[in-house]
Amino acid sequence: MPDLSRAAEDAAAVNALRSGVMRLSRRLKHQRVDESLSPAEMSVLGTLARCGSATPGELARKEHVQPPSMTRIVALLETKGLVRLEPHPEDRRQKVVTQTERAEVMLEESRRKRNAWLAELAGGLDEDEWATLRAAAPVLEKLAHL
Amino acid sequence: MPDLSRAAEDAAAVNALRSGVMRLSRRLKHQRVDESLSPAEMSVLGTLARCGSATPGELARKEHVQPPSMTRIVALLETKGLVRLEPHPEDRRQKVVTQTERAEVMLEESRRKRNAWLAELAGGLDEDEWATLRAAAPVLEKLAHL
DNA sequence: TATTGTTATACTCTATAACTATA
DNA sequence: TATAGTTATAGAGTATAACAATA
Repeated sequence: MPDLSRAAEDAAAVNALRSGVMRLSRRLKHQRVDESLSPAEMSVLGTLARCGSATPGELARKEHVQPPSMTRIVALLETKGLVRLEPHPEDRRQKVVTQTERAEVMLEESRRKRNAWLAELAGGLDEDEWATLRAAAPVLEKLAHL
Repeated sequence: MPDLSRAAEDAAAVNALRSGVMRLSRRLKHQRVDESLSPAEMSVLGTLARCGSATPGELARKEHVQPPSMTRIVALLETKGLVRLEPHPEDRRQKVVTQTERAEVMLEESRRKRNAWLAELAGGLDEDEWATLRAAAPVLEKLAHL
């Protein structure tokens, strides 16, 4: 638990954090490496790559979107042949969403492009700044999940 | 300039960064402390608090949005009495956007609420993680501006 | 009766294109 | 002719509410 007696410092930090996250997310939306996939779709594929497979409800909770939104996202991914929907073995209300092999190939390809884009953007950072950001990336993910 | 021979590490970091930024931005949109202000409006007020005043065009460039979007954002802020629009002293095509006193009061109030929200969320982080995030906040902002 | 997922609908935010006024 | 800002319009993404099927 952070020491919140340093309220002023924390307030400045959270200000910068919020502002930076919002602005960066806006740029990420537009400078995305794969034109055919929205950030939300990309994020779901990333989650599936980590988890293996999940139900739409689980995905909605993990991605912090409402179930109807996840229905739409999963449907789009299925149309593009990137996920497969199968009946749940124990509960016939639920479905199981699984990543296809095509998604794995696409993610690998996308990873290469992303590095190129990152290299260009990170060219404006010095080594220390980049190290700071690399250390913060997993914490940011954790924070987003809390 | 980062050493990009560590491509695999960098790829993992940017993955986590992108994913974390997108998810966190989605949560920030909904868990915002002031219900009457969108994240974009909030961000513009933050910029104005730092810069003093600016023209709509300058704000659009700084926030990485197109001019028509900034027109709308500024109009909403004016409706809420948070900014004032004045004619530019030298160029009659331009306008000058200035923060009102009401905005300053609101920002101060908002800062308190934000701390409360942050304290709750940050409760799930340990001291090191929080320190990492605090160090990364300004770098994130810089990255968003590059 | 509660829960999972879907359908129907509306809202918010942003962008592009076309326009006005000024430089 | 170029630039600052606005208006009109369209598109993407998400949410809420109502509904169907299953537990």
